[in-house]
Amino acid sequence: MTQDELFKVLVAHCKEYGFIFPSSEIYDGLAAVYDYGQMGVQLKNNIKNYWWEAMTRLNENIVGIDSAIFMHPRIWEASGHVSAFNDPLIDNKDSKKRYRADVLIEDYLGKIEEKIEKEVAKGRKKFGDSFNEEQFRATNPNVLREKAKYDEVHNRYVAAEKANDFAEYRQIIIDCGIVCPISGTCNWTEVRQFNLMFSTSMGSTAEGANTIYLRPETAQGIFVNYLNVQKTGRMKIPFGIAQIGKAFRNEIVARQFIFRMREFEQMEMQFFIKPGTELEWFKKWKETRMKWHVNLGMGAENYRFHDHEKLAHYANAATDIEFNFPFGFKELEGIHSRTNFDLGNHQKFSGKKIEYFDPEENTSYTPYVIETSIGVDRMVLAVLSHSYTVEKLENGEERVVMKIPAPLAPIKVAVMPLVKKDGLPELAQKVVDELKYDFSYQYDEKDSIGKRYRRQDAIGTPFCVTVDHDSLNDGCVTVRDRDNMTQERVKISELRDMIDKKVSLTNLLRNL
RNA sequence: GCGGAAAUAGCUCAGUUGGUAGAGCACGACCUUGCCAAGGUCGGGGUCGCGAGUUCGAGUCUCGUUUUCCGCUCCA
Repeated sequence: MTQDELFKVLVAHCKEYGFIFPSSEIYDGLAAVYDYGQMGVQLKNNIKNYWWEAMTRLNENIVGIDSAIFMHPRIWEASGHVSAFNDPLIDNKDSKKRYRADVLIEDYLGKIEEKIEKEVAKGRKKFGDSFNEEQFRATNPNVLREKAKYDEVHNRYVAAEKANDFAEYRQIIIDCGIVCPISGTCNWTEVRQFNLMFSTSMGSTAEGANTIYLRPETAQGIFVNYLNVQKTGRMKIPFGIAQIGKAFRNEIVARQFIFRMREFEQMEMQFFIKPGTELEWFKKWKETRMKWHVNLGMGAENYRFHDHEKLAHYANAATDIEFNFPFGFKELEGIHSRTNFDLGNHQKFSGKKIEYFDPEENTSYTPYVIETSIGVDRMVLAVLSHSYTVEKLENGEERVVMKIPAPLAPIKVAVMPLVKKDGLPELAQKVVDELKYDFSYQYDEKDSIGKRYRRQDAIGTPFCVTVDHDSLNDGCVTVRDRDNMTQERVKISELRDMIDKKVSLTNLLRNL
């Protein structure tokens, strides 16, 4: 089976066994929106708990919050999302490729700059020690010609950007003879704008209504609460604020199942630090976050760092933790050194002083921030795609088993009477009563025992407990292990501890 | 959004030159059985993605539309 086919089979499996459904399916679905089913939601909650406890319980200087999705519209101006999330896009009609119009122009300007630098380098080589760079730049005809071209285009570009004049973007592209790298032609469509933020209006009358955005990231909810948390929690730098919540992005193309959705969930932690210490903390959080992932036991070789060369508008260092998805290594978590970009801008836009008074050094500063940001849905997909296993059995048959890390499994234990008579269902019910306060469970008495085992394999239940005739006399049951199908006799009274050892979140956290 | 492919039962699919919808698995009840997807009997479930058009008649032909998958862009 190719990776591509495997991915399709996985998507089908997720639907068939109640992990993930397409949204609004009976109305033909809604593009790139998915619902979590009865199994999926438990898996997702377990992932969120693992993250939440690892952040807020294991670090005494990290606390959690839950901020609203609706926020003051000015926040998105301060964060840069109003401008940065408005991409002017243009298509080449011949190659059918799509580009960002501003990037095309910037690349063109970059090339002119390169040319100028080449001329300067030539001059330096030619004149040696007597080279006067300033004078050379002011007099060399080649440099002057390129510089004039650069200035003209640059001025038009800046003006167009300021005025949001997309027709001018297109005109610049055509005037400069910028061609599509694929087709080599200048056959461009109109420039169209895509706003990546969803908006709605707040206020009951149309005249008095404000346009507000659905947050495109949870981070800003943390930044605008920085002062509240720092003061009420008596937090001392360095400290962190963690949050799990929904975010919304109106992606031009949202695809690949739950990898890229328009409504998604993030787990973000913003760690506030003293300026100048950011690279040290950046390194520390890279290691800490990687450890959190590898601790799940899905194979260290399936993760890797990918450092960004091109940095976002708010960052001075950035890396991704990538996971080996069925469609290749792709970003699962981002770790960014955001400097004081966010707090500084909120200070500017809100007019409120956002500073930290450092009692040890007797100085005030706007803290720097290291952000760790992980997509919950991507994490779910990572677990699901890694867990999906097709095994060939000795009898030649196949078994589909979800080898979900036991502490994350939606159902921890299945309890089943070997037969539906002779008092076995009643005893099985007693076993359920013994376990139900500690573990999510399923009770199943239908069909043959083998079939029931397979059903549990398909949803990744780590343990199946079978009650048979001997159980009535010796108080023992058979515990069957999901991963290797081995069986073991265990006293009913010892069942709880035995299961807990493998499925408990506590033990997982202890290994961190 | 643009280009390509697809949509029939919960799932996988069949359905002939256009003639009123089928299989296997799954699901429910009962009987038989009892440690890795057993057998039997009976049963539920589809206006063939949706909407027009051509036709005496459309799952089948034409057009539109929606959704999904594959490429282009962005990101958690």
